[in-house]
Amino acid sequence: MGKKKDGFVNQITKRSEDFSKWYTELIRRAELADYSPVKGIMVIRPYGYEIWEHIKDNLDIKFKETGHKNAYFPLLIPESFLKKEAEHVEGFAPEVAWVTHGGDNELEERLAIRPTSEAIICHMYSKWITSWRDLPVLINQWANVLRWEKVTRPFLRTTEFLWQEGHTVHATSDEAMEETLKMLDIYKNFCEEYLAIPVISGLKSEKERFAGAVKTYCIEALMPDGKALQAGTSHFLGQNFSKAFNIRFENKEQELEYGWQTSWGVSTRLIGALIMLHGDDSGLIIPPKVAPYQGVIIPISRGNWKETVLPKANEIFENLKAQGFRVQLDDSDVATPGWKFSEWEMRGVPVRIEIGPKDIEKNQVVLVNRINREKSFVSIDELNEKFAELLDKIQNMLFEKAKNFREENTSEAETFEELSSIIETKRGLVTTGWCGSETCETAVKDKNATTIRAIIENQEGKHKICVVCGKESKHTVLFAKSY
RNA sequence: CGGGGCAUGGCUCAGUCUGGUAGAGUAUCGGUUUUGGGAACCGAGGGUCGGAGGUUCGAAUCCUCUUGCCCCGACCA
Repeated sequence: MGKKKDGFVNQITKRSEDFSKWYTELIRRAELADYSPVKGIMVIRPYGYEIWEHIKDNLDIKFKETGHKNAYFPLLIPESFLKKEAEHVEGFAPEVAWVTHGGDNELEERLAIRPTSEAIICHMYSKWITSWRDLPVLINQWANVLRWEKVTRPFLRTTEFLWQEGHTVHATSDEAMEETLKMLDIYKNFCEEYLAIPVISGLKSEKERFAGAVKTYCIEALMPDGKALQAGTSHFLGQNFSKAFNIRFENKEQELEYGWQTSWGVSTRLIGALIMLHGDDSGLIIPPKVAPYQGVIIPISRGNWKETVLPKANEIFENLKAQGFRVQLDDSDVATPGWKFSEWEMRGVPVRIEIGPKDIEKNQVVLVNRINREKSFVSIDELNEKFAELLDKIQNMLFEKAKNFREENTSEAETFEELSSIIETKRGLVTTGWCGSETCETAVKDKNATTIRAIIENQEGKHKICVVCGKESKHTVLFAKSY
Protein backbone atom coordinates (compact mmCIF):
# COMPACT_ATOMS: atom_id res chain seq x y z
CA MET A 1 0.00 0.00 0.00
CA GLY A 2 1.18 3.46 -0.81
CA LYS A 3 4.15 2.15 -2.73
CA LYS A 4 5.11 3.44 -6.11
CA LYS A 5 4.66 1.29 -9.13
CA ASP A 6 5.10 2.67 -12.61
CA GLY A 7 5.02 6.08 -11.05
CA PHE A 8 1.36 6.03 -10.16
CA VAL A 9 -0.87 4.94 -7.38
CA ASN A 10 -0.97 1.36 -6.31
CA GLN A 11 -3.13 1.55 -3.28
CA ILE A 12 -6.36 0.12 -4.58
CA THR A 13 -7.03 -3.05 -6.47
CA LYS A 14 -6.81 -2.29 -10.16
CA ARG A 15 -10.09 -2.12 -11.97
CA SER A 16 -8.63 -4.24 -14.71
CA GLU A 17 -7.69 -6.97 -12.24
CA ASP A 18 -10.76 -7.40 -10.07
CA PHE A 19 -13.69 -5.22 -10.95
CA SER A 20 -15.88 -6.04 -7.94
CA LYS A 21 -13.11 -5.59 -5.46
CA TRP A 22 -12.00 -2.37 -7.11
CA TYR A 23 -15.54 -1.05 -6.83
CA THR A 24 -16.11 -1.69 -3.15
CA GLU A 25 -12.57 -0.76 -2.13
CA LEU A 26 -12.66 2.47 -4.04
CA ILE A 27 -15.93 3.58 -2.49
CA ARG A 28 -14.36 3.37 0.92
CA ARG A 29 -10.98 4.77 0.03
CA ALA A 30 -12.44 7.74 -1.79
CA GLU A 31 -14.72 8.27 1.21
CA LEU A 32 -17.92 8.09 -0.78
CA ALA A 33 -19.52 5.69 1.66
CA ASP A 34 -18.83 3.30 4.50
CA TYR A 35 -20.58 0.33 6.02
CA SER A 36 -22.83 0.95 9.01
CA PRO A 37 -23.26 -1.51 11.88
CA VAL A 38 -26.51 -2.74 10.31
CA LYS A 39 -26.25 -5.28 7.55
CA GLY A 40 -26.73 -3.90 4.10
CA ILE A 41 -27.05 -0.33 5.24
CA MET A 42 -24.37 2.15 4.34
CA VAL A 43 -23.39 5.58 5.42
CA ILE A 44 -23.08 8.06 2.58
CA ARG A 45 -20.14 10.26 3.48
CA PRO A 46 -19.91 13.94 2.55
CA TYR A 47 -17.95 13.37 -0.64
CA GLY A 48 -20.47 10.82 -1.88
CA TYR A 49 -23.44 12.77 -0.64
CA GLU A 50 -22.35 15.83 -2.55
CA ILE A 51 -22.56 13.86 -5.79
CA TRP A 52 -26.11 12.96 -4.80
CA GLU A 53 -26.83 16.62 -4.09
CA HIS A 54 -25.78 17.61 -7.59
CA ILE A 55 -27.89 14.83 -9.07
CA LYS A 56 -30.80 15.87 -6.90
CA ASP A 57 -30.52 19.60 -7.52
CA ASN A 58 -30.31 19.26 -11.28
CA LEU A 59 -33.12 16.74 -11.55
CA ASP A 60 -35.25 18.80 -9.23
CA ILE A 61 -34.96 21.75 -11.57
CA LYS A 62 -36.16 19.58 -14.44
CA PHE A 63 -39.09 18.29 -12.40
CA LYS A 64 -40.12 21.81 -11.47
CA GLU A 65 -39.77 22.99 -15.07
CA THR A 66 -42.27 20.32 -16.05
CA GLY A 67 -44.77 21.45 -13.46
CA HIS A 68 -44.08 19.13 -10.53
CA LYS A 69 -44.09 20.12 -6.87
CA ASN A 70 -42.27 18.44 -4.05
CA ALA A 71 -44.02 17.11 -0.96
CA TYR A 72 -43.23 14.72 1.83
CA PHE A 73 -45.22 11.64 2.81
CA PRO A 74 -44.77 9.51 5.93
CA LEU A 75 -42.19 6.80 6.39
CA LEU A 76 -44.68 4.37 7.94
CA ILE A 77 -47.53 2.73 6.08
CA PRO A 78 -50.29 0.72 7.78
CA GLU A 79 -50.29 -2.89 6.65
CA SER A 80 -53.88 -2.70 5.43
CA PHE A 81 -52.95 0.07 2.98
CA LEU A 82 -50.16 -1.92 1.46
CA LYS A 83 -52.57 -4.79 0.91
CA LYS A 84 -55.07 -2.82 -1.11
CA GLU A 85 -53.42 -3.39 -4.47
CA ALA A 86 -53.01 -7.17 -4.66
CA GLU A 87 -50.12 -7.39 -7.10
CA HIS A 88 -48.31 -4.58 -5.32
CA VAL A 89 -48.25 -6.35 -1.94
CA GLU A 90 -47.27 -9.60 -3.47
CA GLY A 91 -44.34 -7.94 -5.20
CA PHE A 92 -43.03 -6.13 -2.18
CA ALA A 93 -44.07 -8.29 0.79
CA PRO A 94 -40.88 -10.36 0.89
CA GLU A 95 -38.71 -7.32 1.41
CA VAL A 96 -40.77 -5.15 3.74
CA ALA A 97 -39.50 -4.28 7.23
CA TRP A 98 -42.20 -3.94 9.88
CA VAL A 99 -42.67 -1.77 12.93
CA THR A 100 -44.54 -3.84 15.47
CA HIS A 101 -44.06 -1.96 18.72
CA GLY A 102 -44.43 1.59 19.97
CA GLY A 103 -42.25 1.68 23.05
CA ASP A 104 -43.16 -1.50 24.92
CA ASN A 105 -46.65 -1.78 23.52
CA GLU A 106 -47.43 -3.98 20.61
CA LEU A 107 -49.27 -2.09 17.87
CA GLU A 108 -52.75 -3.19 16.89
CA GLU A 109 -51.77 -2.97 13.25
CA ARG A 110 -48.18 -3.31 12.23
CA LEU A 111 -46.64 -0.58 10.12
CA ALA A 112 -44.51 -1.09 7.06
CA ILE A 113 -41.43 1.02 6.59
CA ARG A 114 -42.05 2.21 3.05
CA PRO A 115 -40.44 0.12 0.33
CA THR A 116 -42.07 2.63 -2.06
CA SER A 117 -44.87 5.09 -1.37
CA GLU A 118 -47.72 4.30 -3.76
CA ALA A 119 -49.93 3.03 -0.96
CA ILE A 120 -49.72 6.00 1.35
CA ILE A 121 -49.72 8.55 -1.44
CA CYS A 122 -52.73 7.01 -3.18
CA HIS A 123 -54.60 7.01 0.09
CA MET A 124 -54.01 10.74 0.44
CA TYR A 125 -54.85 11.38 -3.19
CA SER A 126 -58.23 9.72 -2.72
CA LYS A 127 -59.00 12.40 -0.14
CA TRP A 128 -57.64 15.28 -2.16
CA ILE A 129 -59.11 14.55 -5.56
CA THR A 130 -62.81 15.03 -6.21
CA SER A 131 -63.13 16.99 -9.42
CA TRP A 132 -61.53 17.21 -12.85
CA ARG A 133 -60.47 20.66 -11.68
CA ASP A 134 -58.10 18.99 -9.17
CA LEU A 135 -56.19 17.29 -11.98
CA PRO A 136 -53.50 16.75 -12.89
CA VAL A 137 -51.78 16.16 -9.56
CA LEU A 138 -48.03 16.31 -10.16
CA ILE A 139 -46.12 15.54 -6.97
CA ASN A 140 -42.62 14.31 -6.37
CA GLN A 141 -40.88 13.39 -3.16
CA TRP A 142 -37.23 13.01 -2.25
CA ALA A 143 -37.06 10.32 0.37
CA ASN A 144 -35.47 7.23 1.78
CA VAL A 145 -37.00 3.80 1.38
CA LEU A 146 -36.24 0.43 2.88
CA ARG A 147 -36.16 -2.94 1.18
CA TRP A 148 -34.84 -5.98 2.98
CA GLU A 149 -32.55 -7.18 0.24
CA LYS A 150 -30.73 -10.46 0.47
CA VAL A 151 -27.63 -9.35 -1.32
CA THR A 152 -26.39 -5.80 -1.04
CA ARG A 153 -23.66 -3.71 -2.63
CA PRO A 154 -22.87 -0.10 -1.85
CA PHE A 155 -24.98 2.27 -3.96
CA LEU A 156 -26.18 -0.49 -6.29
CA ARG A 157 -28.42 -2.27 -3.85
CA THR A 158 -28.63 -1.36 -0.20
CA THR A 159 -31.32 -2.04 2.35
CA GLU A 160 -32.02 1.64 2.86
CA PHE A 161 -31.53 3.97 -0.07
CA LEU A 162 -32.30 7.49 -1.17
CA TRP A 163 -34.40 8.23 -4.19
CA GLN A 164 -37.06 10.40 -5.64
CA GLU A 165 -40.49 9.11 -6.49
CA GLY A 166 -42.92 11.05 -8.62
CA HIS A 167 -46.61 10.20 -8.30
CA THR A 168 -49.05 11.79 -10.67
CA VAL A 169 -52.78 11.55 -11.38
CA HIS A 170 -54.38 12.53 -14.66
CA ALA A 171 -57.86 12.77 -16.11
CA THR A 172 -57.15 10.59 -19.11
CA SER A 173 -55.12 7.57 -20.05
CA ASP A 174 -53.40 9.47 -22.83
CA GLU A 175 -52.31 12.21 -20.51
CA ALA A 176 -50.90 9.73 -18.01
CA MET A 177 -49.06 7.90 -20.76
CA GLU A 178 -47.64 11.16 -22.02
CA GLU A 179 -46.39 11.92 -18.52
CA THR A 180 -44.84 8.45 -18.20
CA LEU A 181 -42.85 8.92 -21.37
CA LYS A 182 -41.97 12.52 -20.61
CA MET A 183 -40.34 11.57 -17.33
CA LEU A 184 -38.53 8.66 -18.94
CA ASP A 185 -37.11 11.13 -21.41
CA ILE A 186 -36.02 13.48 -18.64
CA TYR A 187 -34.17 10.60 -17.01
CA LYS A 188 -32.49 9.60 -20.23
CA ASN A 189 -31.34 13.12 -21.00
CA PHE A 190 -30.16 13.65 -17.47
CA CYS A 191 -28.11 10.45 -17.40
CA GLU A 192 -26.50 11.27 -20.71
CA GLU A 193 -25.91 14.99 -20.24
CA TYR A 194 -25.00 15.16 -16.58
CA LEU A 195 -23.72 11.72 -15.66
CA ALA A 196 -22.24 10.93 -19.07
CA ILE A 197 -23.99 7.56 -18.91
CA PRO A 198 -25.49 6.50 -22.24
CA VAL A 199 -28.75 4.69 -21.65
CA ILE A 200 -31.24 2.78 -23.72
CA SER A 201 -34.86 3.41 -22.98
CA GLY A 202 -37.54 0.84 -23.50
CA LEU A 203 -40.44 -1.09 -22.10
CA LYS A 204 -40.18 -3.88 -19.54
CA SER A 205 -41.65 -7.28 -20.28
CA GLU A 206 -44.67 -8.42 -18.24
CA LYS A 207 -42.35 -10.49 -16.12
CA GLU A 208 -40.10 -7.56 -15.24
CA ARG A 209 -42.88 -5.03 -14.82
CA PHE A 210 -43.26 -3.09 -11.55
CA ALA A 211 -45.70 -4.73 -9.15
CA GLY A 212 -49.02 -2.99 -9.74
CA ALA A 213 -48.17 -1.15 -12.94
CA VAL A 214 -49.77 -1.59 -16.34
CA LYS A 215 -46.56 -0.73 -18.15
CA THR A 216 -43.05 -0.14 -16.86
CA TYR A 217 -40.59 1.82 -18.93
CA CYS A 218 -36.93 1.91 -18.03
CA ILE A 219 -33.54 3.21 -18.91
CA GLU A 220 -30.74 0.67 -18.99
CA ALA A 221 -27.01 1.31 -18.95
CA LEU A 222 -24.22 -1.12 -19.80
CA MET A 223 -21.54 -1.52 -17.14
CA PRO A 224 -17.87 -2.34 -17.84
CA ASP A 225 -18.26 -5.94 -16.69
CA GLY A 226 -20.84 -6.53 -19.37
CA LYS A 227 -23.87 -6.42 -17.11
CA ALA A 228 -26.79 -4.07 -17.60
CA LEU A 229 -27.92 -1.74 -14.85
CA GLN A 230 -31.44 -0.41 -14.57
CA ALA A 231 -30.85 3.28 -14.00
CA GLY A 232 -34.40 4.53 -13.73
CA THR A 233 -38.02 3.53 -14.21
CA SER A 234 -41.22 5.25 -15.20
CA HIS A 235 -44.50 3.42 -14.68
CA PHE A 236 -47.86 3.83 -16.30
CA LEU A 237 -50.15 2.64 -13.51
CA GLY A 238 -53.39 2.93 -15.42
CA GLN A 239 -56.29 2.74 -12.98
CA ASN A 240 -54.92 -0.14 -10.92
CA PHE A 241 -54.17 1.95 -7.89
CA SER A 242 -56.96 4.46 -8.33
CA LYS A 243 -59.44 1.56 -8.22
CA ALA A 244 -57.72 -0.03 -5.23
CA PHE A 245 -57.56 3.27 -3.34
CA ASN A 246 -60.72 4.80 -4.70
CA ILE A 247 -59.20 7.85 -6.36
CA ARG A 248 -62.23 9.21 -8.22
CA PHE A 249 -63.10 12.53 -9.74
CA GLU A 250 -66.18 13.99 -11.32
CA ASN A 251 -65.52 14.74 -14.96
CA LYS A 252 -66.95 17.56 -17.06
CA GLU A 253 -69.87 15.33 -18.00
CA GLN A 254 -70.68 14.99 -14.29
CA GLU A 255 -69.69 11.32 -14.23
CA LEU A 256 -67.47 9.70 -11.63
CA GLU A 257 -64.23 8.39 -13.08
CA TYR A 258 -61.11 6.77 -11.71
CA GLY A 259 -57.88 8.72 -12.11
CA TRP A 260 -55.06 7.63 -14.40
CA GLN A 261 -51.73 7.42 -12.65
CA THR A 262 -48.00 7.29 -13.12
CA SER A 263 -45.01 6.85 -10.85
CA TRP A 264 -41.34 7.22 -11.65
CA GLY A 265 -38.05 7.15 -9.79
CA VAL A 266 -34.30 7.18 -9.78
CA SER A 267 -32.08 6.43 -6.82
CA THR A 268 -28.60 6.70 -5.37
CA ARG A 269 -27.89 3.74 -7.60
CA LEU A 270 -26.97 6.33 -10.22
CA ILE A 271 -23.86 7.05 -8.17
CA GLY A 272 -22.91 3.39 -8.39
CA ALA A 273 -23.37 3.51 -12.13
CA LEU A 274 -21.08 6.47 -12.62
CA ILE A 275 -18.40 5.02 -10.38
CA MET A 276 -18.33 1.77 -12.31
CA LEU A 277 -18.65 3.24 -15.74
CA HIS A 278 -16.11 6.06 -15.62
CA GLY A 279 -13.49 4.94 -13.11
CA ASP A 280 -10.09 3.48 -13.99
CA ASP A 281 -7.11 1.80 -12.34
CA SER A 282 -6.21 5.04 -10.57
CA GLY A 283 -9.63 5.50 -9.04
CA LEU A 284 -12.76 7.50 -9.67
CA ILE A 285 -13.47 9.85 -12.52
CA ILE A 286 -16.48 11.96 -11.67
CA PRO A 287 -18.23 13.75 -14.52
CA PRO A 288 -17.59 17.51 -14.14
CA LYS A 289 -21.29 18.37 -13.98
CA VAL A 290 -21.82 16.43 -10.76
CA ALA A 291 -18.30 16.41 -9.31
CA PRO A 292 -18.01 17.83 -5.80
CA TYR A 293 -14.75 19.37 -6.96
CA GLN A 294 -14.37 20.10 -10.64
CA GLY A 295 -10.77 21.11 -10.15
CA VAL A 296 -8.14 20.88 -7.46
CA ILE A 297 -5.33 23.41 -7.24
CA ILE A 298 -2.06 21.92 -6.13
CA PRO A 299 0.70 24.40 -5.38
CA ILE A 300 4.11 22.91 -5.94
CA SER A 301 5.63 23.24 -2.53
CA ARG A 302 9.25 24.08 -3.02
CA GLY A 303 11.56 26.30 -0.99
CA ASN A 304 9.70 29.31 0.28
CA TRP A 305 6.55 28.36 -1.64
CA LYS A 306 4.31 29.74 1.05
CA GLU A 307 5.53 33.22 0.25
CA THR A 308 5.85 32.80 -3.50
CA VAL A 309 3.46 30.16 -4.84
CA LEU A 310 0.72 30.02 -2.26
CA PRO A 311 -0.54 33.61 -2.59
CA LYS A 312 -0.94 33.17 -6.34
CA ALA A 313 -2.61 29.79 -5.84
CA ASN A 314 -5.02 31.42 -3.43
CA GLU A 315 -5.77 34.16 -5.89
CA ILE A 316 -6.60 31.62 -8.58
CA PHE A 317 -8.69 29.68 -6.12
CA GLU A 318 -10.77 32.70 -5.13
CA ASN A 319 -11.13 33.75 -8.72
CA LEU A 320 -12.38 30.37 -9.89
CA LYS A 321 -14.79 30.14 -6.99
CA ALA A 322 -16.12 33.57 -7.84
CA GLN A 323 -16.78 32.34 -11.36
CA GLY A 324 -19.00 29.61 -9.92
CA PHE A 325 -16.60 26.71 -10.38
CA ARG A 326 -16.39 24.10 -7.64
CA VAL A 327 -12.70 24.02 -6.82
CA GLN A 328 -10.46 23.00 -3.97
CA LEU A 329 -7.04 24.26 -2.97
CA ASP A 330 -4.84 21.63 -1.40
CA ASP A 331 -2.38 23.77 0.52
CA SER A 332 -1.55 21.19 3.15
CA ASP A 333 2.17 21.19 3.86
CA VAL A 334 2.44 17.65 5.13
CA ALA A 335 1.78 15.90 1.85
CA THR A 336 4.08 16.18 -1.11
CA PRO A 337 2.74 17.26 -4.50
CA GLY A 338 3.11 13.72 -5.80
CA TRP A 339 0.99 12.40 -3.00
CA LYS A 340 -1.65 14.99 -3.67
CA PHE A 341 -1.72 14.20 -7.39
CA SER A 342 -2.49 10.58 -6.66
CA GLU A 343 -4.94 11.30 -3.91
CA TRP A 344 -7.09 13.64 -5.99
CA GLU A 345 -6.90 11.39 -9.00
CA MET A 346 -8.19 8.56 -6.85
CA ARG A 347 -11.02 10.80 -5.75
CA GLY A 348 -11.91 11.48 -9.35
CA VAL A 349 -11.46 15.24 -9.59
CA PRO A 350 -11.64 15.87 -13.35
CA VAL A 351 -9.03 18.60 -13.60
CA ARG A 352 -5.84 19.22 -11.66
CA ILE A 353 -4.44 22.70 -11.65
CA GLU A 354 -0.73 22.74 -10.86
CA ILE A 355 1.07 25.93 -10.05
CA GLY A 356 4.74 26.14 -9.11
CA PRO A 357 7.63 28.62 -9.15
CA LYS A 358 8.32 28.01 -12.84
CA ASP A 359 4.70 28.69 -13.69
CA ILE A 360 4.61 31.90 -11.76
CA GLU A 361 7.54 33.23 -13.75
CA LYS A 362 5.57 32.55 -16.91
CA ASN A 363 2.23 33.68 -15.50
CA GLN A 364 0.77 30.27 -16.25
CA VAL A 365 -0.71 27.17 -14.64
CA VAL A 366 -0.70 23.56 -15.72
CA LEU A 367 -4.08 21.93 -16.33
CA VAL A 368 -4.14 18.15 -16.22
CA ASN A 369 -6.95 16.07 -17.66
CA ARG A 370 -7.89 13.26 -15.25
CA ILE A 371 -8.83 10.88 -18.03
CA ASN A 372 -5.52 10.78 -19.90
CA ARG A 373 -3.23 12.95 -17.74
CA GLU A 374 -2.74 15.24 -20.73
CA LYS A 375 -1.15 18.49 -19.62
CA SER A 376 -1.86 21.91 -21.02
CA PHE A 377 -0.04 25.09 -20.09
CA VAL A 378 -2.47 27.93 -19.75
CA SER A 379 -1.93 31.61 -19.15
CA ILE A 380 -3.50 32.71 -15.91
CA ASP A 381 -5.34 35.43 -17.82
CA GLU A 382 -7.20 32.79 -19.82
CA LEU A 383 -7.70 30.32 -17.00
CA ASN A 384 -11.46 30.75 -16.64
CA GLU A 385 -12.18 30.01 -20.28
CA LYS A 386 -9.65 27.22 -20.61
CA PHE A 387 -10.79 25.57 -17.42
CA ALA A 388 -14.42 25.66 -18.54
CA GLU A 389 -13.41 24.27 -21.93
CA LEU A 390 -11.50 21.42 -20.37
CA LEU A 391 -14.43 20.53 -18.11
CA ASP A 392 -16.70 20.37 -21.15
CA LYS A 393 -14.17 18.31 -22.99
CA ILE A 394 -13.89 15.83 -20.15
CA GLN A 395 -17.66 15.59 -19.80
CA ASN A 396 -17.88 14.76 -23.51
CA MET A 397 -14.94 12.37 -23.47
CA LEU A 398 -16.54 10.36 -20.70
CA PHE A 399 -19.80 10.11 -22.57
CA GLU A 400 -18.17 9.19 -25.86
CA LYS A 401 -15.98 6.61 -24.20
CA ALA A 402 -18.97 5.01 -22.50
CA LYS A 403 -20.97 5.11 -25.70
CA ASN A 404 -18.21 3.48 -27.72
CA PHE A 405 -17.90 0.81 -25.09
CA ARG A 406 -21.59 0.13 -25.29
CA GLU A 407 -21.53 -0.04 -29.07
CA GLU A 408 -18.61 -2.43 -29.03
CA ASN A 409 -20.47 -4.60 -26.58
CA THR A 410 -23.83 -4.69 -28.25
CA SER A 411 -24.37 -7.77 -30.39
CA GLU A 412 -27.18 -9.21 -32.41
CA ALA A 413 -28.39 -12.77 -32.24
CA GLU A 414 -30.84 -14.69 -34.42
CA THR A 415 -30.68 -18.04 -32.68
CA PHE A 416 -30.70 -19.29 -29.10
CA GLU A 417 -27.24 -20.81 -29.63
CA GLU A 418 -25.87 -17.49 -30.81
CA LEU A 419 -27.42 -15.70 -27.86
CA SER A 420 -25.99 -18.20 -25.37
CA SER A 421 -22.57 -18.09 -26.88
CA ILE A 422 -22.43 -14.30 -26.80
CA ILE A 423 -23.59 -14.21 -23.20
CA GLU A 424 -21.06 -16.81 -22.18
CA THR A 425 -18.11 -15.21 -23.92
CA LYS A 426 -18.27 -11.45 -24.25
CA ARG A 427 -21.49 -10.67 -22.37
CA GLY A 428 -22.85 -7.18 -23.05
CA LEU A 429 -26.16 -6.34 -24.63
CA VAL A 430 -27.75 -8.58 -27.20
CA THR A 431 -30.61 -7.56 -29.44
CA THR A 432 -32.87 -10.29 -30.71
CA GLY A 433 -36.41 -10.95 -31.81
CA TRP A 434 -38.96 -12.22 -29.32
CA CYS A 435 -42.38 -13.73 -29.84
CA GLY A 436 -43.66 -12.19 -26.62
CA SER A 437 -44.25 -15.41 -24.70
CA GLU A 438 -43.08 -15.82 -21.15
CA THR A 439 -42.05 -19.38 -21.94
CA CYS A 440 -39.36 -18.17 -24.30
CA GLU A 441 -38.28 -15.44 -21.91
CA THR A 442 -37.92 -17.95 -19.09
CA ALA A 443 -36.04 -20.38 -21.29
CA VAL A 444 -33.28 -17.81 -21.76
CA LYS A 445 -33.22 -17.00 -18.08
CA ASP A 446 -32.95 -20.66 -17.09
CA LYS A 447 -30.14 -21.36 -19.48
CA ASN A 448 -28.10 -18.17 -19.31
CA ALA A 449 -29.28 -16.23 -16.25
CA THR A 450 -30.07 -13.51 -18.72
CA THR A 451 -33.19 -11.43 -18.88
CA ILE A 452 -34.99 -9.05 -21.17
CA ARG A 453 -33.81 -5.64 -20.06
CA ALA A 454 -36.01 -3.72 -22.41
CA ILE A 455 -38.31 -4.01 -25.36
CA ILE A 456 -36.97 -1.46 -27.78
CA GLU A 457 -38.38 0.29 -30.81
CA ASN A 458 -38.80 -2.11 -33.67
CA GLN A 459 -35.90 -2.06 -36.03
CA GLU A 460 -37.18 -2.59 -39.51
CA GLY A 461 -36.18 -5.70 -41.30
CA LYS A 462 -34.26 -7.09 -38.37
CA HIS A 463 -35.00 -9.93 -36.02
CA LYS A 464 -38.01 -11.38 -37.78
CA ILE A 465 -38.11 -14.50 -35.66
CA CYS A 466 -38.13 -15.21 -31.94
CA VAL A 467 -34.65 -16.10 -30.79
CA VAL A 468 -35.96 -19.06 -28.81
CA CYS A 469 -38.92 -20.66 -30.55
CA GLY A 470 -38.29 -19.41 -34.08
CA LYS A 471 -41.86 -18.25 -34.51
CA GLU A 472 -42.70 -14.78 -35.71
CA SER A 473 -41.07 -12.06 -33.65
CA LYS A 474 -43.31 -9.45 -32.11
CA HIS A 475 -40.67 -7.30 -30.50
CA THR A 476 -37.03 -6.41 -30.76
CA VAL A 477 -35.63 -6.89 -27.28
CA LEU A 478 -32.43 -6.31 -25.41
CA PHE A 479 -31.11 -9.29 -23.47
CA ALA A 480 -28.38 -8.99 -20.84
CA LYS A 481 -27.24 -10.17 -17.49
CA SER A 482 -28.12 -7.53 -14.99
CA TYR A 483 -27.35 -6.07 -11.60
C1' C B 1 -31.88 -18.36 0.38
C1' G B 2 -27.87 -22.22 -1.59
C1' G B 3 -22.20 -22.82 -2.67
C1' G B 4 -17.30 -20.84 -1.53
C1' G B 5 -13.90 -17.43 1.01
C1' C B 6 -12.70 -14.05 4.92
C1' A B 7 -12.94 -11.66 10.04
C1' U B 8 -6.17 -9.87 14.26
C1' G B 9 -4.05 -1.62 16.08
C1' G B 10 -7.36 3.46 11.57
C1' C B 11 -6.03 0.50 6.85
C1' U B 12 -3.55 -4.00 4.40
C1' C B 13 -1.97 -8.36 6.34
C1' A B 14 1.51 -12.26 9.09
C1' G B 15 0.82 -15.51 13.22
C1' U B 16 -3.89 -20.54 13.42
C1' C B 17 -1.89 -26.60 10.63
C1' U B 18 1.82 -28.09 15.45
C1' G B 19 -2.15 -23.90 22.06
C1' G B 20 2.49 -20.82 25.98
C1' U B 21 -0.30 -14.80 26.75
C1' A B 22 0.14 -10.55 19.87
C1' G B 23 3.80 -8.72 15.18
C1' A B 24 5.00 -6.12 10.34
C1' G B 25 4.02 -2.44 6.68
C1' U B 26 1.26 1.77 6.30
C1' A B 27 -1.52 5.58 8.68
C1' U B 28 -1.48 8.82 13.31
C1' C B 29 1.30 12.14 16.95
C1' G B 30 6.25 14.94 18.19
C1' G B 31 11.00 16.45 15.97
C1' U B 32 14.82 17.34 11.99
C1' U B 33 15.72 17.56 6.85
C1' U B 34 12.88 17.67 2.31
C1' U B 35 9.26 18.76 -1.88
C1' G B 36 7.46 19.42 -10.40
C1' G B 37 4.27 11.86 -9.70
C1' G B 38 2.69 8.79 -3.08
C1' A B 39 10.29 11.71 0.58
C1' A B 40 14.15 10.25 4.58
C1' C B 41 15.67 9.67 9.50
C1' C B 42 14.81 9.64 14.98
C1' G B 43 11.15 9.01 18.73
C1' A B 44 6.00 7.98 20.61
C1' G B 45 0.96 6.31 21.14
C1' G B 46 -2.54 2.66 19.58
C1' G B 47 -5.07 -4.01 19.54
C1' U B 48 -5.98 -8.46 23.49
C1' C B 49 -7.36 -11.17 17.84
C1' G B 50 -15.99 -10.12 15.04
C1' G B 51 -19.42 -12.06 19.25
C1' A B 52 -21.06 -16.01 22.82
C1' G B 53 -20.11 -20.58 24.95
C1' G B 54 -16.90 -24.89 25.61
C1' U B 55 -12.10 -27.95 26.04
C1' U B 56 -7.39 -26.81 28.72
C1' C B 57 -2.96 -25.18 33.97
C1' G B 58 -3.07 -21.91 29.62
C1' A B 59 -6.86 -20.21 23.48
C1' A B 60 -5.93 -15.35 18.10
C1' U B 61 -4.73 -20.72 17.50
C1' C B 62 -8.83 -26.60 19.03
C1' C B 63 -14.60 -27.53 19.31
C1' U B 64 -19.87 -25.63 19.05
C1' C B 65 -23.11 -21.82 18.03
C1' U B 66 -23.69 -16.91 16.16
C1' U B 67 -22.93 -12.13 13.51
C1' G B 68 -20.88 -9.34 9.61
C1' C B 69 -18.26 -8.64 4.98
C1' C B 70 -16.66 -10.35 -0.05
C1' C B 71 -17.32 -13.59 -4.46
C1' C B 72 -20.60 -16.99 -7.47
C1' G B 73 -25.84 -18.35 -8.25
C1' A B 74 -31.63 -17.84 -7.31
C1' C B 75 -34.80 -12.81 -6.03
C1' C B 76 -35.03 -7.22 -6.51
C1' A B 77 -33.98 0.06 -8.06
